[in-house]
Amino acid sequence: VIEQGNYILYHPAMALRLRTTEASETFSALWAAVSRLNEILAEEMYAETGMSLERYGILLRLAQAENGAMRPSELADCLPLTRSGTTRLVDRLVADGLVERRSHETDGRGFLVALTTEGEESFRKAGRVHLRGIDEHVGEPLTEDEMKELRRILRKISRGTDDLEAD
Amino acid sequence: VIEQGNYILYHPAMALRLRTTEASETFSALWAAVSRLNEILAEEMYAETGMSLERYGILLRLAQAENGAMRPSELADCLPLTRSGTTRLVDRLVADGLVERRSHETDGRGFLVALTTEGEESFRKAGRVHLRGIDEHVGEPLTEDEMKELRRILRKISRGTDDLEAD
DNA sequence: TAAGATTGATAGATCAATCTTG
DNA sequence: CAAGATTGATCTATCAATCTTA
Repeated sequence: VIEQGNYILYHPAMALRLRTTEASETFSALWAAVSRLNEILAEEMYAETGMSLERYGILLRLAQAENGAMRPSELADCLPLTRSGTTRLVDRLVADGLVERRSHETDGRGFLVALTTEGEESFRKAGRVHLRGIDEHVGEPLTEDEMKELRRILRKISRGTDDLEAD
Repeated sequence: VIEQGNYILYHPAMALRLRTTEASETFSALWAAVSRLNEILAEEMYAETGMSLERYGILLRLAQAENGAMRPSELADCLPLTRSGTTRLVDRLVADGLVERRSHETDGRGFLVALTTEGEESFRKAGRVHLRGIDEHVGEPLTEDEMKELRRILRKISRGTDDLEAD
């Protein structure tokens, strides 16, 4: 979790054999750009809504859910969070009035987590802030062709990290 | 901190005015690719060295330092960490034998943090793993031209988020 | 027994307050 | 007093163990 600068370098005093390569410079640039972008978007989000970008991401997931509700375990699967972490997260969201636990109709073992009206409103407001920030910091500096080209290149990387190695 | 998928979407049930845009799709792709890449590199690092990618990043910063040593506050400034967080981090690194505190020659208020021999060795080993992973997951899927083009596009984004707004 | 969810103990971060030295 | 570093209280995550229901 380095914020800026090179990730790999040649350091004479340590007689490192490690050198910067085309790939490592590319990775550094990728890392630095995304870290910085995220930092800016998080600052804007906090300044205008009092909400963290992480929390916005959670509300987004709930908003995306099929019937506006998810099982806690589903939420855990789509967030970088364990199940126990999710339990406590939901506790906090409930305490803040953004989310409610609904009993599950057919399976008594668990619940459904759903946005409250207040949660939906917070999400909508935050979404506008986030979208505006992205348009400003990604859309404005780039042309449409550059965005397309960027996505094309990123897809090649993503294919390379996909675990489609089965078979 | 969303791992995959779209960041912004149109959700009929909530009558959201938020829509995916060229920029938001690009941001999603960027976010997803970097998250996934990081996840893979962290797994490989942990499997082969038992070290977390975060810790590798910290050792890297120390290795980069001018005389192989930094003040804790300098370390805090180049890591996403507060000063108090740094104090505790250094405590742990010292306990693990990777780092040592040296008294500062001219300024008795503080110390210098430096890699131990063991720390240097761990760093070197981890660096090889990291560099190999980057070559495999970034270098291999892309051509040299694609890497150059990617860096060119990222620079445009970074310029857009740089706070060069002063004047 | 397996699956969903929660809880207790612990790790690592933050902020605000404090100690030490310049 | 200002700056470097640390500490205490608190927050939020993890893992392993546990409770409840299918």
